[in-house]
Amino acid sequence: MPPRYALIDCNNFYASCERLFRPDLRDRPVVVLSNNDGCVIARSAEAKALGIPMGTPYFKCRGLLRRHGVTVFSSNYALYGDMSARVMGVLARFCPAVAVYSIDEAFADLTGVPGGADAFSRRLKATVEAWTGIPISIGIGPTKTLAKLANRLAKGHPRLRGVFDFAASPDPDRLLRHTPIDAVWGIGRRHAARLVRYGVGDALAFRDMDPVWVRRKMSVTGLHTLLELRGQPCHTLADGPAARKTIVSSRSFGRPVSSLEDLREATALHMVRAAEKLRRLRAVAACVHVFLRTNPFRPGLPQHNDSASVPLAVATAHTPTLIRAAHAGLERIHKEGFEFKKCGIMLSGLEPVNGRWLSLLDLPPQDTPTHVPTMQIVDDLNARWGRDTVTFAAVGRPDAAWHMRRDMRSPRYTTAWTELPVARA
DNA sequence: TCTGGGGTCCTAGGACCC
DNA sequence: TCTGGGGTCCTAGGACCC
Repeated sequence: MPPRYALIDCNNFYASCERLFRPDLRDRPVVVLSNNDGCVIARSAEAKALGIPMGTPYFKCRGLLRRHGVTVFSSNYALYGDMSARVMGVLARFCPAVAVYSIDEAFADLTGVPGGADAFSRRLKATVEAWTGIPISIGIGPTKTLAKLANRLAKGHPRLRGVFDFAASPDPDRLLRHTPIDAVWGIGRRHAARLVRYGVGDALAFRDMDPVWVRRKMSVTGLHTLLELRGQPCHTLADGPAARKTIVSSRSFGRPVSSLEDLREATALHMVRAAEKLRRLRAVAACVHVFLRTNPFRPGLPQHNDSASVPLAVATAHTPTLIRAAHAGLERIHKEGFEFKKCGIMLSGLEPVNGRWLSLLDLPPQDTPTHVPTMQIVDDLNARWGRDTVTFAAVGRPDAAWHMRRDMRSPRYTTAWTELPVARA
């Protein structure tokens, strides 16, 4: 039996989350902005119909949004993350095998499900929607690439009611011919433009290209896409997110920053977040990277982009040690006289905490084993009483001017006791 | 005034070694 | 005059994904 992959994803996920606790916004245009209220990253169907493009800078479409009475939200990742976990929980409960692919998508292996993939998927869709309130679409195919393509069709044709099985089509070539090349999973803007120049404008034409040419010009990843369109699986379910190799934390500033003092605070805050994630993964990091950026949209201003890497003597998840390393790197790359727009840190050389190599001779004094319980206590307090109940002085004041803007954030309805929705009698 | 953030994989080319 | 060849490791840059 050929494999039956499903790609299950949430419709307009962030916008759908925002509407969950705002029934007054049902059937209304809603958009969600990126961090710092920078650009539009999610739109309800009604907002899409108004012609608001994905990724538009907010300041460029503010007038249009206001004219059409669009409700605008800053991003609320506490809410989206929690709703995502609920949706994924339902999928895990009913599907034989699931691989979470992103905050709003998962692949599942539906090979051999009782009653067939289509009927199973319709029941699954109804259950997710009833239990979480988040609408989803499901595409099914013999490969992940075709499941993605089927998902796109399920969304585009209301007649299909949100579920489509590519293998059920009497004329699959026609479906491929009507799929533009840049809508194929794995073909990005650059390759799409190039293929169009060669006269390859849709998925069918790409499928029938010479694999040798594709391998040479688009590397093995392009070849895999081609083969998957032919129904030959190159990606298995387990292929998804393997063991993480890096952790990044970075943000644009709410306003430009120049002083080393502010940059030290911002860097420390990024490191606090990254180290929390590191410990949640039960991992330690062997190397710290720091980077600084000026504003690329202001080429008239003096530009300075740089990064520094600081290897650690011993891989660790100890926040103060990691902050010290980041600050050492920062001092190497900071220069006076620039308006910085963004900074960030990256942790690399991740390894599981249990498999960790330890040399007693090389152990720096600040990384003695007694600090592991210290970090454990900090994490436990913050889990019990809320984020940043206990934090580090190096991060500075929470009201510092450089923090990101998010003036239109909705309440954290499902994750903060103080922000629960209130029902009136 | 105002343009997101976090990841992965692949390849080419240089450094280095024998 | 003349200046190997092959393997490995690392990094930067490109391309893609959400």
